[in-house]
Amino acid sequence: MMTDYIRALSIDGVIFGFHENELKVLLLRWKGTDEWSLPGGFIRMQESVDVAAQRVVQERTGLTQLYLRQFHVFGDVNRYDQVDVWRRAGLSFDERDMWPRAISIGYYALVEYSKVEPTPDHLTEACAWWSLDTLPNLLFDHNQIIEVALQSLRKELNEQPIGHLLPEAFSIPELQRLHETILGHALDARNFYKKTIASGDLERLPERRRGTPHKAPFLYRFRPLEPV
Amino acid sequence: MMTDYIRALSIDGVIFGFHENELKVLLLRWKGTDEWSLPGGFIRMQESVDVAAQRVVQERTGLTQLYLRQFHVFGDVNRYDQVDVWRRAGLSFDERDMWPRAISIGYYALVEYSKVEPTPDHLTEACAWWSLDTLPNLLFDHNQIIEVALQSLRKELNEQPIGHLLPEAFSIPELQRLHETILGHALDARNFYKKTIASGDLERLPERRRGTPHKAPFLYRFRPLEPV
DNA sequence: CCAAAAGTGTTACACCTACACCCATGA
DNA sequence: TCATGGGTGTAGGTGTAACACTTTTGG
Repeated sequence: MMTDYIRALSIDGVIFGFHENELKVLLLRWKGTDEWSLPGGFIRMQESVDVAAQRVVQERTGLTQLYLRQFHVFGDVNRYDQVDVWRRAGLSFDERDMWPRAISIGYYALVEYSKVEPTPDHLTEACAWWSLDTLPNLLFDHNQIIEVALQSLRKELNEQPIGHLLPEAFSIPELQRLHETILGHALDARNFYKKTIASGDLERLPERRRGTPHKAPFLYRFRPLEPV
Repeated sequence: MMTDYIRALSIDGVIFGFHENELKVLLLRWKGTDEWSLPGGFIRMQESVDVAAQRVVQERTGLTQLYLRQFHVFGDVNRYDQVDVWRRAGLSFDERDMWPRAISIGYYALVEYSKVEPTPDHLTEACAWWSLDTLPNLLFDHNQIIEVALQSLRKELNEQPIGHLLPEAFSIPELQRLHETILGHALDARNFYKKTIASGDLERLPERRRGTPHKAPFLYRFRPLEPV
């Protein structure tokens, strides 16, 4: 029931994935249109905001155990041209009244691309990965939201190595390519080695990656958090 | 009219001031009680969230031209013991229904202590500065909100010098004492000089501060932002 | 054996830290 | 003249940035 949800306030989820050296976001195509938007949802009356964000991302990806960060609230009165968006999204005049005002809490999620099963919701008929470099003109102000999410992610990346977009076991050069993609510029391999190893967050696994036509790299994983 | 406001969602404002080498927050005492809380408010239907935060702070301080930062959304289902808070705040059972669910967007403001005219709102009968070191047990989860605000402020301080808690003209040692108070530990005066001057954010004014029983310090102000 | 990627060490520079003395002022 | 706080330079350490060669592997 719609009345079980807090209205006016919603969650928008920027779900980041990493595939073929490209940063991706998961988008939804609205029924009967060629228009795409971020996944989102409302907050249940008896549901914490963080839990609602988990639910939104979980329903689109099938994943539990999410790496989620609240990064910004978007609350401008004129966040986008509502008339234009209603038309593009294929919504009738009645449905329009559902959004007298839209305030969104932005969360970004870092997920492992290959484990995601993209799933549309009841308003949409497709769920797919899009490369950040070739995004279409999205509904609402979702292009801007993605931009702010990316800036927040870059800021976080400068503070600590982040590997949640990779499989559990990965090589240092793979982690480096991830960081380069997020930051948008090349990094020096030797310095990247020293820095990530020195961070103490990684531990080397006994096996190396086999099957590449070149020197077999060591595999690492993020050290499990110390129990407190 | 209450119906002009978005309910369930509210603003909580952590208004920081600096006086006699102590960091202060502006608090409100609820009518007929000895209970204090942060200033807060709802968001009007035709009002941006940032503007609502400005309004909240402006109404309590009389200040325009605010330095305001959105720092976190507090949205847990059980943010605090509601029954306990209703009793302490002196609210009757009927009023209780006004808050079936409370989600707060936290903003902090940095204001010039001496320019503030503390003003209570319609639920409260006193508005006063409290030192961060001697806060009482506040209503709601406001002690935790202040703690998160302080952490965010410290993080911001490590990225750039902040002087909005001081008068426009100030000496470097005054700025240093402000930073020491916020960070909670002493700083080296020589290093602080070099760092703040090197940041390029300050410009030295022609006059020095007079009237102290000691060497007259140079006065500085934050360089006005370059027009883009 | 060859192409391609993995892996490594050294130097230079920037930034932060630690530290001590002289200067200016009002009382 | 003195007590107090303002104002400054230098040296060492740490971390980041720049840079080239050897090693390993599958094909």
